[in-house]
Amino acid sequence: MNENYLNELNPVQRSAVMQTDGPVMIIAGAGSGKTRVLTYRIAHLLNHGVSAFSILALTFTNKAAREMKERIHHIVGSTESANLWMGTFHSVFARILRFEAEKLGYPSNFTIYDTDDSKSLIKTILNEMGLDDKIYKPSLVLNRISGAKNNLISAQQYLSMREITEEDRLSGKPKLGLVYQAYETRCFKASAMDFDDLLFKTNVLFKNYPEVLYKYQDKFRFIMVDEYQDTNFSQYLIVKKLAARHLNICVVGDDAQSIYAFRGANIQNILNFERDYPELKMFKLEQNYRSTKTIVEAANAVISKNKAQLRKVVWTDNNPGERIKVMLTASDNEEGAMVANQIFEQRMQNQMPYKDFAVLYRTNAQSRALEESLRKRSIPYRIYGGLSFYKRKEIKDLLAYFRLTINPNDEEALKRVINYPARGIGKTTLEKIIVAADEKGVSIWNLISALQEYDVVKGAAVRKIVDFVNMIRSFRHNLESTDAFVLAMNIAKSSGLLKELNADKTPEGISRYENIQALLNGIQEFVETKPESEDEVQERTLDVYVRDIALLTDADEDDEKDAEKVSLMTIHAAKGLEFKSVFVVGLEENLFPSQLSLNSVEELEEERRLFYVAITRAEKHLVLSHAETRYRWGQITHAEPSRFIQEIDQSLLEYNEPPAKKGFLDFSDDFDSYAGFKKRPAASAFQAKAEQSGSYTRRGTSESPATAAAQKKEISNFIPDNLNNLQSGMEVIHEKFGKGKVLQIDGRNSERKATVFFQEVGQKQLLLKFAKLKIIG
DNA sequence: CTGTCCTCACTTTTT
DNA sequence: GTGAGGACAG
Repeated sequence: MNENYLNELNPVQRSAVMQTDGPVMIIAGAGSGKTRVLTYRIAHLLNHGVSAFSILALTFTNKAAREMKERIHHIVGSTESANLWMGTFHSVFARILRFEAEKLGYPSNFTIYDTDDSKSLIKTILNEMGLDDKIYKPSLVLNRISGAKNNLISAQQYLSMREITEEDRLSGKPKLGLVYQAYETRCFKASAMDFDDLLFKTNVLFKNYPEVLYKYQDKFRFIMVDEYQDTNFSQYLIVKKLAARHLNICVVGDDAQSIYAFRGANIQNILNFERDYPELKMFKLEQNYRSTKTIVEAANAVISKNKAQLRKVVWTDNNPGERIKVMLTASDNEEGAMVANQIFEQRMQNQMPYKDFAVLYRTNAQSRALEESLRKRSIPYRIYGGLSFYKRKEIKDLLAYFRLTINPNDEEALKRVINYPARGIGKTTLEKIIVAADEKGVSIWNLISALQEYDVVKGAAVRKIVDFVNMIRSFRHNLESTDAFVLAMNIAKSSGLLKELNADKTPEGISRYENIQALLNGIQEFVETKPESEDEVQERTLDVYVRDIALLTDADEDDEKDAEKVSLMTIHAAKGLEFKSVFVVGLEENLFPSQLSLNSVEELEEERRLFYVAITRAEKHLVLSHAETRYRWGQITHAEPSRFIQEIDQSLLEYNEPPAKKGFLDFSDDFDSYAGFKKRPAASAFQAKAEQSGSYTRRGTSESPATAAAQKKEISNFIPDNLNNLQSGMEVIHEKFGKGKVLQIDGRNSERKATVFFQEVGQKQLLLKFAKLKIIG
């Protein structure tokens, strides 16, 4: 047997790979070859005669699973890897739930509600219960329900738990438990499960049907869980139960990279693991192969500020590399320009392809300014996350028709399309139907497909509803006999959706039409490909295609054609990835760390771990940037540098100059001034180069960016008295730009800005609250 | 019942 | 700056 692959591992990695029996915990620092260990471990099992069907590997994304399968396939050189049970918790247990659905009273083709569906259903329920959705904010209600489910608290239990109901009463939402109960009932009636149900119901299944649990315990002789630090209680319990028979359970995680506590992940699970399996073997992967010494040291310094952590020492043999650059820009737009400029330069200097670059941010909303700047410089990029393809309105509309065809009880799908394209079934009619269905205890579909029996709708609407029902019925009739593509195309046409979209010739309308085409093409592709594994369903029907689409995310898409692009994503989405050059942008108080995290130490520590994850994505080059002003909720806001920057040892950093030279609203295409850096406190080669090129001028004062920002803040909320009377035509003098003439005044109060033509530097826009203008005539 | 215009709330992070 | 939802007119 060829076991050469074992030589590619360091001693600890090798021991972890070869320790296949019994409980194993692998604490894997960032960049320590965790994925390598996991894949080799599975390959090792396969090489030793273990059947792929008896290995369960739970990963964090579908993409990670797919990549791992490929690598395993490469090592073992057989197609056996396709038979591994490998995927996210959600997709693996959705699959099991479909097998066992009838035990829970669900059909096997149940719908998976995504977050939008859930919220929409909650809104409907609030409406029916006469509750104010300003108090019972749907997203909040859903969070609460989700939290309950992740801790395995059913609606019934929720209502009977004193503490919880008391909590809700105190927060002014005493009916929350009832909403949860109604939500659960409605999901069941719609034959739908939400994301949390996939885990919750799996637990119910295993608890109420010991023989089913036994079956899967027997099947999965070897279980592996990646990113264990991000599992919640519900997931923890599933794993614990499944592993109870063979005890061959291996979890891999890094407490320093736990960033999903907000959705119920529990670092406690790592500690529980030690408690549950006292005889466990523990391996610590501490050598970092990914990043330069500088980056590793910076990351260690940051994470050491956290109180809650497991002891481990991440170290590296790699070169020190260059210092981490800290960039201050005047605005978010300039930050984008700086990033674009830096990418351009680094690429030229180091011969790096675009795919080596990533720009990471805290919130999706930050991507806009970055996109614009990259576009201006013609730098190709790809955005991960944000509005995924499957979340676009037109795609959701067509998918809703598919969903309704497969499962007509799907209430959310029905509400979405019953009057789209418009067919004269209005709001009043729909509301009547929904209320009546709820009263009679039947699904909406049951009611409208037997409309004569229920006397709720009169007049012209009856005919229209009957037509709609007949249309859906005709789709259903072809569900099993027709392949997915033919049926999908038929639905797109007969529903009128294609026609509706085609009629819209605006650029957005054309794009929507193209998206529909893309979806249909995807379905055709699906029909033409053979299923990979032996126990996968063989039919290529629409039912199979739509099955787990709610579980797909952007990150799961194949991106061969996107190979030569810069990646833009949230830090959360960057988890598990690595890039030669990384930009972490928006390092400002109230943004990163988020202002919502400042209430508790726990949340702040999670933000810090998030920063740790961001830093450790970088192999060679790392730039941290922050801006003095930033557009947020449509307004310019002032920003101070993030505390996280100060937590890095200053000797590892290299600062650029504060942006003193330019006006705050000057987004000119002159990128040159960003090329220069100044190291602090000592001079560097970088500085010499910058000074040579004369690309920046030193300010008279030697204040740090932080104090400069603080001073700015003091004056940020009012406009100096002498400028209140500023009018167009006046002559002014500016400390940097010299003499100029006011052309125009816009905005009001603190947002007032002047367009000024300066003799020396041309036209500039200046915010009056910042610009120190003197009126001279 | 449909379409348009206006207001307002929104920004964590994701399966 | 944006998207969803409400008010109002046709």
